[in-house]
Amino acid sequence: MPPTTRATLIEVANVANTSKTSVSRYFGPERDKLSPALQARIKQAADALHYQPNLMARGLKGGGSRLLGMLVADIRNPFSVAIVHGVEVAARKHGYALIVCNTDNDPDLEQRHLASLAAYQVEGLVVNAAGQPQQLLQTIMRSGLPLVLIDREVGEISAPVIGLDNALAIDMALNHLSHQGYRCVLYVSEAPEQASARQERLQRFQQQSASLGLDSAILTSLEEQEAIPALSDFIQKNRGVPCAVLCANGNATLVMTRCFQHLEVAMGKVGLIGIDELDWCELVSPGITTLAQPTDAIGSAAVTYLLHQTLPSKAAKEVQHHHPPVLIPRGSTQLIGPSAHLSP
Amino acid sequence: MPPTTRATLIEVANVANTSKTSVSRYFGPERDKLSPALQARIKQAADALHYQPNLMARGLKGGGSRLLGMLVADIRNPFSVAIVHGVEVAARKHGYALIVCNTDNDPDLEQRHLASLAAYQVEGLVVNAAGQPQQLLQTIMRSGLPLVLIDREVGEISAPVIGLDNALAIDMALNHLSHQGYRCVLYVSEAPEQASARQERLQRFQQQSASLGLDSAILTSLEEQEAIPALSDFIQKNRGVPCAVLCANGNATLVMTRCFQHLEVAMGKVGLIGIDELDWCELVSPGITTLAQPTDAIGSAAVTYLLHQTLPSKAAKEVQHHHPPVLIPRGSTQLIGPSAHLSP
DNA sequence: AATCAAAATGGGAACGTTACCATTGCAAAA
DNA sequence: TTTTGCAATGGTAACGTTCCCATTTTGATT
Repeated sequence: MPPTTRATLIEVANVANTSKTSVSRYFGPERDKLSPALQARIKQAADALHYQPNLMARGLKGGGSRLLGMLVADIRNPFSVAIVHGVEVAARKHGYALIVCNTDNDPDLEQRHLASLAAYQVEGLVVNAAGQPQQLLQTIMRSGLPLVLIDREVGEISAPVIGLDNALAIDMALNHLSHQGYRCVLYVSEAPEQASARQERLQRFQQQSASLGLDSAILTSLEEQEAIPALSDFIQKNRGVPCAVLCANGNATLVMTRCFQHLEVAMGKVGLIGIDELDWCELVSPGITTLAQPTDAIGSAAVTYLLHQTLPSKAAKEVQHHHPPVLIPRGSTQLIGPSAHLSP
Repeated sequence: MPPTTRATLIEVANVANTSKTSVSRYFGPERDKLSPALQARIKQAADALHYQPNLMARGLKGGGSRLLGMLVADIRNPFSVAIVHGVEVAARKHGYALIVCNTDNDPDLEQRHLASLAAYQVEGLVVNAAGQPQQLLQTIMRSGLPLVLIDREVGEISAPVIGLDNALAIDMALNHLSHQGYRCVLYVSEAPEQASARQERLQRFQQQSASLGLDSAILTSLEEQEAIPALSDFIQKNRGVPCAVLCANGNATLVMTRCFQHLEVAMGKVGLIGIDELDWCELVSPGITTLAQPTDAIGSAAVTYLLHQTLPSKAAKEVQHHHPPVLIPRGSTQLIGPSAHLSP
């Protein structure tokens, strides 16, 4: 049986009858400085011993840890998961592994995780923040660790924010609704003070619904006690006009779906469109129209930015920060029945 | 501004006017061997310098990397995410961080990830396998790296499998259905050859449905072309008898939900119960009854096992391998309407 | 053939930590 | 007093790698 201990660089060097430096070169970026003969010898020895470079040792000496860290506010949120997936794929493509820390929306945990990631010498940090750990992030940035925020700004932190093109998303939603014949729109969002993305969306909605000549209303609470009467009122007030609801994120879509069911409002007759694609959206009949976030693109952009940050190249400047959503039209924005002014 | 470089043990020692050994002790498990005075001095110095031990260096010297690795077949699968969450929480509780690798069901990626996790010197490995990377896992086990499998066995690997108590889950489902008045059950599962958990569930179903005196049928394909006629036939054949469908996992539940909608079968009138709780299950009216897997308990058990494995204690033997599900009853198993044999 | 530059290789020293052993101080036992 | 023993501390050598610089080999130029 093979010894329980892992082979080291030196052992490979001995077997290959060369020096550790050469073996190190073979596994690093300078492989082609080695003669073909030596390369062959080393390869053979390494294979025979099942050699795997020890990344801890490499990380120690300055070769970098080849680790990226990611902080996620709520790993059970499908949007977060999708982003994690995107980041992980992109990281791997660049030869990096990813340590994912879930903060369960706990600012205290957030702090501890951040510290621990730093202790692991991660070479970059992707943060999808729950709280506003400004101070800690400030410290981290100052320490020279590349940092990217996903989806939302954190206080005055001057790190780039990568995420959805919020203005475009709102525009696409309103255009779609308008094109489908809806004439007044209720905008539903969680409290917008908390997150910059929410603010951007809300602001754009106010601006664009006006300029498209749509009647509009706004609801910024997802409590069912408030949401149900709000939806009911909205429909009452605009009786005779085709109405639609625009949900600012997956949570809002979920709550509104419940409200529709509770009030027995037919989807489509009253339109429903949401930002964020969730797997149940096509299940709730007749299917809920969504704007899917391009999470893989966002993850990839985040990683690209981080890695080009270390050696400051122009590539960092070329990373796209605002990514366009994808419209997935379904039955919930199919204006049906005798209500539209287009019918009979 | 503070220097961009992180403080080291030696710098702390200098500031505290002591030796690195003492500082090392302070941050290790031997803190109480230090006099209160020295402890205070070190604490002060460390705070002032924002000292954080470098885990790479610690890992190198033999103190262990304090890293756990996890291999996930499909990170976008909500069950996997829930497990990841459970493992992460448990790992943190023990002072470990978690590197999550998603294999996207790609056996090749699986191999590379496994190698890379080994390179990071993880101290334990949690595997939710997609393929059957027996050979690699065999090698890894032989190398002495503690290993736990989640949910399904991998070939002949002698690592413990931690997951749902499949027999109990089937029993609970059948008891619930039977108690609600259903008298015949269609069992829906993906191809059971692939995974041991599926086999266990199927086998128990066959056994228990018989012993409860329930009529039964089995469908082991999730292709809609097959599933729709299968469901339709099942209902036809048992006309007049209260029928129910038992889905072996979340995927099956999803497909069956579509079939119900496609055939316009009323949920409840025909029962529907699924293993795995998904967030849309309460949304599809009248709500789908599920058996939720105790994912946090499973994750926690996995970590406990791994960590007690290194120093072989009896605690490892006490880790629970089969965890009971939680029944979440909803409308889909509420036998209603004029169909039952109780009605006119 | 002699010279020189370039390419290929090798030998140490670092990286930040912990493990091991040596030293110190000081109170209790002889 | 002299020893003994233990607690508290410090120094040095690893750990497995990469980096820097020295050395050897090669091949082209005079």
